[in-house]
Amino acid sequence: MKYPILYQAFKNYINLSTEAYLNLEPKLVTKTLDKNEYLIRDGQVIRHLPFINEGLMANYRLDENGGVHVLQIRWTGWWLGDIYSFFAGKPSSFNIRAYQPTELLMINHDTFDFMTREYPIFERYYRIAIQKSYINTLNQVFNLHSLSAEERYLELVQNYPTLLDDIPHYLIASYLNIRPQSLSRIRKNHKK
Amino acid sequence: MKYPILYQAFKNYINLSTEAYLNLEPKLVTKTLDKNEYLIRDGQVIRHLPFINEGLMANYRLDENGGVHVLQIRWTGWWLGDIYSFFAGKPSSFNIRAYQPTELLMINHDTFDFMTREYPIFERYYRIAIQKSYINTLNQVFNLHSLSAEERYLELVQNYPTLLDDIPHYLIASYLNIRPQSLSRIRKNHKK
DNA sequence: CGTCTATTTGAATGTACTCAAAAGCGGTGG
DNA sequence: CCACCGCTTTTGAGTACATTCAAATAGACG
Repeated sequence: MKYPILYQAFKNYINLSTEAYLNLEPKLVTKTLDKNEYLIRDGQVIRHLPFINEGLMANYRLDENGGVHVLQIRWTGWWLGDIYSFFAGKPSSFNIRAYQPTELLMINHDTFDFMTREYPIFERYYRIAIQKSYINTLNQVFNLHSLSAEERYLELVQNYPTLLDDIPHYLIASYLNIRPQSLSRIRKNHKK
Repeated sequence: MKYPILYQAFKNYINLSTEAYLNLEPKLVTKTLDKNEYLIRDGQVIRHLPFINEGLMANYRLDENGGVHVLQIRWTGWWLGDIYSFFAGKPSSFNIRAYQPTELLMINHDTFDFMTREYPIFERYYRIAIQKSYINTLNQVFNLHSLSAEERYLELVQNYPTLLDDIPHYLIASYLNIRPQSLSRIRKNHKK
């Protein structure tokens, strides 16, 4: 077993046989990204489902003025791709980028079809994994509705205290939907 | 075939046999809701996956001050429940309410298990349906990040021109994350 | 050490808010 | 049929949170 983190990710949601996992493993495509390297840029079609075996990534979209809007930040043990682009075969609207040196394990269409055909339990795995992302995103909407900029910041540092050490603050600011200047001022208020 | 809208919803995403559908149909639980009636209130566990066969519903969450935050508005042909509560068996944090007379077709746990066991293609259907909701919700986050109150309003009326006639404006305002007063002022600017 | 980028600080501004009250609308009963 | 009541929407005035613009400081990297 070469990738225990991925195996564990499956086991967290489904009862997967070792055999099924071991039949999948040789089909995985590995990819390493340097810090700041892109996995995809908007307009490209993503051909894989990327699992972060090690590292830190984020995606962002550009608005019509070219402004950057970070929507998701993910690290070791999570998936970060664009399931719309992958499943529809359409160009992605996201830029997806590593912000720390990253190793990905990627599943392409053939492998996805193989997995779900031979072991239908994988279909359930993806249903649950996507469901989890969906619930997270709904919480993100609720936070944007119900929390002030300062409260969103505090919620983030509460849940991910080390994140501010791992990626530039202006990306955190974008993720929180505030300006870097405001983030700086908020942080000033919270250290004494 | 009693519920062609539901049948079509399945067919939109998967290649479903008529037989599979017809075996499901008698197991559906129907429920009608009057205008303004609740399907569930927060704190309750939802025991079904509710499909809107006819009508209009929305969900909302309360913040710590009791403020209402509408997160989703759905009508005929869509699902609106709480998959977290349903699958985890935990109390929901949502209030889900009909805003027009509504007829629901509901799938309970036994039926869900039956469907996915006898016809594994249903597992794929739910993966795709949840994926769709997830993508919508990501777009919602992006809109909150990148659009002004006025732009969010315009985007909504563009996509759903009749919505303002179907539910109170203060719910639309909540969904857009603006105050009813602001919605009123925005609307004033856009009629002449 | 020097350059480039990120973060911080200051001052002025603006978008959407709160508070307050009036007007509009719909249903009910006299 | 009209009058009244409760709720929703509109309007007005003042306010606040986070913004923009601008510039200084700090930090990272070659």
